[in-house]
Amino acid sequence: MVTVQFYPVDATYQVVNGKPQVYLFGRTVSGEQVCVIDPAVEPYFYVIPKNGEDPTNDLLKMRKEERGEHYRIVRVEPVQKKYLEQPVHALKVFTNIPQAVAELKDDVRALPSVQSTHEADILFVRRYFIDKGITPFTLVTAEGEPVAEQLRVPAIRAKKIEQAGEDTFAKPKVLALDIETYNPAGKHVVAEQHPILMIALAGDDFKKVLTWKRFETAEPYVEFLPSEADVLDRFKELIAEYRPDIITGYYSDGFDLPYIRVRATKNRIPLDIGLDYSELRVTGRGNTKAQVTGIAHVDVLRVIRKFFAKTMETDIFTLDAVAGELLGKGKHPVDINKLAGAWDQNDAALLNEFAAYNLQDALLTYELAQLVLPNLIEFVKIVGQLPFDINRMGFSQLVEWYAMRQAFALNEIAPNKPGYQAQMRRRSDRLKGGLVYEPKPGLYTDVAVCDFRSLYPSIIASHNVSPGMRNCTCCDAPQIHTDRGTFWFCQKRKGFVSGIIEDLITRRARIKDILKKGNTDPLLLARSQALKDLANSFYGYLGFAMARWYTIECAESTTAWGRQYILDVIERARKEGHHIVYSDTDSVFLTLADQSTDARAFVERVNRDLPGLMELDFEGYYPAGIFVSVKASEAGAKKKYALLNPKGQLKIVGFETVRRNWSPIAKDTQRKVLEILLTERKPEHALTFLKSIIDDLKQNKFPLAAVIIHTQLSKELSEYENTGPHVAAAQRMQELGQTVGPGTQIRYVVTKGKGRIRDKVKLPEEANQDEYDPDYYIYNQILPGVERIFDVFGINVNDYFTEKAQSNLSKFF
DNA sequence: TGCCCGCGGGG
DNA sequence: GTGTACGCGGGCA
Repeated sequence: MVTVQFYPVDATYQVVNGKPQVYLFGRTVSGEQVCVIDPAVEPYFYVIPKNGEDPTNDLLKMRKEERGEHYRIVRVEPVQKKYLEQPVHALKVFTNIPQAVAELKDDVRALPSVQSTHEADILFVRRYFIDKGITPFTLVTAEGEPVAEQLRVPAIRAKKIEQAGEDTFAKPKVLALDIETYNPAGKHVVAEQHPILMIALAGDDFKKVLTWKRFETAEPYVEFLPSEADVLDRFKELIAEYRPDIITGYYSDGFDLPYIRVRATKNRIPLDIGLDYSELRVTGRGNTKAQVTGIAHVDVLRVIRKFFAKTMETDIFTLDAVAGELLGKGKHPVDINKLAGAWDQNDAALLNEFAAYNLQDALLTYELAQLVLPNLIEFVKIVGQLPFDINRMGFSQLVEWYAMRQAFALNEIAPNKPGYQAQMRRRSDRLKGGLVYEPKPGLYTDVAVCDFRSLYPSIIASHNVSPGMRNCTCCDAPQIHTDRGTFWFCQKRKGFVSGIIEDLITRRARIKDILKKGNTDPLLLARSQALKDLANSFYGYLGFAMARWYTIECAESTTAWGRQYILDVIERARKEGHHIVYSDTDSVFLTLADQSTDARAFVERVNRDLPGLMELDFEGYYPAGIFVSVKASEAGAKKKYALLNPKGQLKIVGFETVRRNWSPIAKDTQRKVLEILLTERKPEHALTFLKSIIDDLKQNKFPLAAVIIHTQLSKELSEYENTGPHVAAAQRMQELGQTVGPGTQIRYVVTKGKGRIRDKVKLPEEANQDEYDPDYYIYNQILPGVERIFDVFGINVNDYFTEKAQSNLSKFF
């Protein structure tokens, strides 16, 4: 008998001799990889019988045989559970193998004595982690005998296995990968046709670029192999030698690994990199996933989009942009479009550049992984599922699997996912959202901003908003009136959903206390963020059509209370003489009655009257803010404003500044105009600036780069029904012998002349600076971006800058 | 206003 | 794999 302490990293299950067993792959505390096999697992699901009936005997008779596989129910246990927070008598129905659950559940549901079946669609490994109370990436103790298995790591057959505390696997071995492929002239990538030219790997003190064309190089990391097939073989070998816990890439679910998968098949190379010698599996269409048994494949892009996107400046998520913002460095500067040519001509100097480029991508990915893994791992620990799954779950799934684990702990049976019909019905349920106050367009100074701390979670916790607590007959709880009716929630019992959220809020508060005392552990910070994200996602989950715990009345009550609380704040502020500038859902923007009043004191007074965990925060003073009107109307635009913070930074909300198909000059001008207005507060300065831009445009003073419009082709040229400007540009590229197709980047400028815009389109390399059309850029790019902003000051830029209105202009200046 | 389509990331 | 689980924004009617 041996004892191992290890951190589970990945898991799978197998049926051996008609019995299922779970394989947990991980690393021991002493740093060895290990597989712990747990045979003590029983597949099951729940049955709720019809009132007073007992289907047990019918259930035990049930069996099915298909494709040589026997499916049967082996045992039935009566259990006292809860369903939607009400006590229920249920049966726990055990089957011989996991597949039997799926095979038999429909027949079971069809029995006349059966009301419903539950939890019959929970993947076996996920069920395992929930029922055993084992958390991936967290220390587990197992006792058992070593056994010989066809695995890349030693195996132990467990007699006993249990969670050994909260100790986290903080230093997993990470291997980042990146590939370069052969792509003739900017064409959409086609894995079936074009080989992989290079594979880069980066790990801890490890870097390598594999390639199959020999060229002169001084770089020790470049390794030459005779063919693409040999590169793939060597790639497998290096993974086996490095023994990573995590393999990672940037968009490796959607590109690198699926591409490697196709090329390996093409070259007849088995990709048996799994720790059980199973092949790399690529599943899904459109949104593909790549999975390796025993190793956690983490797509860094997914982690960043899910957990970092909201707080990031960039709204494009290319490796270059993301690494630039998070690591302060970018990709190796070389034009990727030249790779195929360099490869064909065996251009050693360029190929060296591309090897460096390839390696740099892998290194950036490795460093990004180190940076973002704490956030992924904290979610793994909180939700209790595998990193591979957590990496690919959306927030609704994270909420749901967290709830599933809590349901098990609290003896609740999980509701079923809705069928197609129910989903459609739910989708048509319209939900009234947050209150948005229409701002009066204008430039405001000294704006105080207050917002509710986690408004919806705190409402749900404070009012016990939970599916089974609604309109109880036992107490006189506060009521909320909604378009769906009047609701209240029991004050005597704690609800399932509300209890979970209260727990999340209080856990986070404890962590924030520790952080406030000067602890800067990145895992704690990540944990606090994860708890907050999870709590904030619950409200959306309650109104999400696919959710098991979908309860529109709860979602409706939550927003109704939200509107009530924010309205209370607005009215109270008004009574105290403050002016309301704007409000959206959980925040209020106000200008104070007089400068000596303190917004903090106001916030404190509000807080004295708030129930439970609800709290209004003073967010800060902003020296200036601008609110604009809706197109062609006097009304203030909602969710569209710009603020200047005390540090002099601009916070721009809702302006379409960053659309890719805007020229740089249009984006820059809009931003600069807002900046001048907010910092100098003199519209005439902004107008002077605008005039200077327009004058310079008219004289073609800006370099061509400022007026290039970027866009992308989405389909084959022949499939376009209308020739838009970008299609005209693509046609020209084709005339010049370039291959264009779906995915091709199109860059063009609009030049002078009469007629349709598409007839005036030129490629940047064929246009001169003096050729671009000032009128197009003034009237189609610059003015639309600043029109609403100048409206605020009664300035109609179109009047000022159209030719017939030149007299107006001279009047102004 | 609502529906459909296609992108995103990658070379 | 106890499957068949994206989400948003632009373009168009």
